[in-house]
Amino acid sequence: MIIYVGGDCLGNIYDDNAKTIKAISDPSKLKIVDILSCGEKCASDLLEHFNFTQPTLSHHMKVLTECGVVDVKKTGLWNHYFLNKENYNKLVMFLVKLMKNNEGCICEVNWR
Amino acid sequence: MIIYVGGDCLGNIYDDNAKTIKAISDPSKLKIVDILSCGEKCASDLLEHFNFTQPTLSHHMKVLTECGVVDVKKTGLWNHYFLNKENYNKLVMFLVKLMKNNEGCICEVNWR
DNA sequence: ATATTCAATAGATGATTATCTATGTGGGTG
DNA sequence: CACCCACATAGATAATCATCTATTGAATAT
Repeated sequence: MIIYVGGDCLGNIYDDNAKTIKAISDPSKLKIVDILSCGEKCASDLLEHFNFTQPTLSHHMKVLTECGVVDVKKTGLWNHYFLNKENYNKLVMFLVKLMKNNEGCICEVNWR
Repeated sequence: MIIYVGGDCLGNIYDDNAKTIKAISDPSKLKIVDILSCGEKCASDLLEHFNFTQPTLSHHMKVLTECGVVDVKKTGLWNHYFLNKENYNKLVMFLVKLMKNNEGCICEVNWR
């Protein structure tokens, strides 16, 4: 649907979602999401599935948590990561709505 | 679902989809998709909605067409762009499947 | 044919990204 | 207390990306 109609007041809808989409737009982060789809994992477990180093994973997880796709529980030494399915679904719903040729503007639709 | 299980033979599933996701991972390209959701537009019409220059739009459209999200009909001087809804839906379905905690591997599921 | 119009290409630049090595921090354990 | 262990941070680098100006190419109109 046309979201941009309605002026710049809502321009950051594009920005916000672009940030999240960018966060998952490389193969490694897609794989992280894929692994987490089966349940919580700590960083060390995640790292076993990749060829990159621990700081690189740390960086990826920071990006994924900052955009809200992944959450973390810190218990003692371990970080337990898991998908934030609500936010992930919001992203998917954004993409679905974006393509739908609805009439009207985002202002008039119940949006997120 | 865990897609990576099954070995490197399918590793490019991440790569292919990451490429498409990256293609739409900036605000301008999301807005282009949004505009095209209401129907075909030629490049000049699209350009009116943005502050960047014609070569920049040309570059964006190249990226969007190369990844299959947008198609183009060239008639005379004009390029008429429109969403490739089938490919767009494939992308959305990929994201949906990625999150679902199905058992099994991509090899055993009817995939694209 | 010459000018006009729409789009693509070339080449440059600044910003962002993915990755590394090296080091720091802070919670457990012996 | 001294040492591991899991993770974060700092700083560097090479690659990619979004954007620009300038130019070229190609189809149409006069």
